[in-house]
Amino acid sequence: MTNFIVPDLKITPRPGGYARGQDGFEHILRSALSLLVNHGSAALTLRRIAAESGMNVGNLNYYFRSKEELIRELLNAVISSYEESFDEIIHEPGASAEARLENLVMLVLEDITTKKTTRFFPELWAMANHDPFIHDRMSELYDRARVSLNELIGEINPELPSDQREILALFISGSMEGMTVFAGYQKPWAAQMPMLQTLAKKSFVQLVKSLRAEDFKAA
Amino acid sequence: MTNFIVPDLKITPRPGGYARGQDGFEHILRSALSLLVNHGSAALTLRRIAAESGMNVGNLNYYFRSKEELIRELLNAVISSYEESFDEIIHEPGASAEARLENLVMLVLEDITTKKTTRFFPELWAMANHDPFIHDRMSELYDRARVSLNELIGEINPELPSDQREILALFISGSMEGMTVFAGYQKPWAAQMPMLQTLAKKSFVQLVKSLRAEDFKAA
DNA sequence: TCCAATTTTAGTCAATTGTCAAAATTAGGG
DNA sequence: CCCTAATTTTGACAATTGACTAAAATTGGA
Repeated sequence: MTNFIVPDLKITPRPGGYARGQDGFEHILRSALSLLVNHGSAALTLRRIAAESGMNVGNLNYYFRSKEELIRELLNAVISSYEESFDEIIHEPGASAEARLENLVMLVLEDITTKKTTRFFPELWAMANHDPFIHDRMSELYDRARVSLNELIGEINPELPSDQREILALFISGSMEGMTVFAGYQKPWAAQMPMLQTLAKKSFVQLVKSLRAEDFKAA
Repeated sequence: MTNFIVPDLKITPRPGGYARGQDGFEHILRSALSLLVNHGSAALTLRRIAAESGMNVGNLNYYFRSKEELIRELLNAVISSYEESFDEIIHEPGASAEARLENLVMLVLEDITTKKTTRFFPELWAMANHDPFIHDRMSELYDRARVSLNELIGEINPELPSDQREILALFISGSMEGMTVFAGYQKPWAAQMPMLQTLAKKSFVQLVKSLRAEDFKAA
């Protein structure tokens, strides 16, 4: 059984430098993440990041050429971690396609109850509307998630044409993301997440199994 | 057949004053909305709102005591419009519960393809995490939407215990909101929204009809 | 010990923020 | 058409904040 926890950041070690430098780099990103989560994107200024990390403003500029680069690195570290987790679940050896689909649902919905995810992703959705880099990096993440879902759906219901599999993957992915707003960290329905997970698994699996090509024609 | 369009703002007329004043009030809110939609919450400053509405900064303070009050009024005008639309659909005379549920799904998903909704709501979700007023007013909206869903579910599947109806209403509502991120205005899947609507209607109706109390026990 | 890596100090410079008081203009009932 | 209340403009305050930089000081570790 997989552990269903997505690490906050996945940072690729930078070449050269001391261990202290590696720590500093990571520490800055964690501070920025913490600010975004606890105080929103308006709080994401170099001054506040420096204060939060107990460092000096000048030092941020030693690690990152600009504020934009810092944010890019942060986004990348968060998203890379998700991509890795998804891959692990999707390719779990010896598990049936249906079991892996259920595991993916569990992972995503579990993660949504996390403070980081509940707060961070809505910020990203908003930012993506006005920042091309964030928009593209988010699209990449969701594309990969859908490709994985697609494979599983294909294994479970091979009859379904590929374009309809895509719509179904989209529907499942979007449904899960939507729970963030209602059943995320400290949201009124957070306590009901286990029930939601059960319901989601049942609903999605049934949908994938029972769907026929004709079902997509509007009534 | 209802028209499935939610007006941008519903403004309760203020007592006294000239017609010009009423227009000015509404014009300011529209400008603020437009800024938020096109440039994000960071652009929501009194000066930019004044510029956008072709007015003077001082005049904003004549209509609104403070920036905070302006934002409250804006949020209220947007949300009130939704509440009215929901009520109309839910209580459409002569339509079966199933038809009204399908109409509600159509309304919400149709609205999601709107530029206003696609851009405004993610901003609100993010802001709600750090602004108690926005949080509360949003909760109110979603609570009312769920109460309505709940009634319809009860009519369609009376066997289902009330607490499980609530979870189901939550799941349906959240699923629809999640589509904002993927199939909203100018999103890559916007063109597939008609298919998504068909799929959502089928999936939700089937779920409501077929669900039994035992289904909520975890596997 | 010594050099490269990291951190601090101490700033620049420009731009912006919400709010307000008072004067100027306009609306529209009488 | 006049007069009062409603609306709009003017012009400013006072304070804060933004990203970024150069050079000096400190530290890591081979």
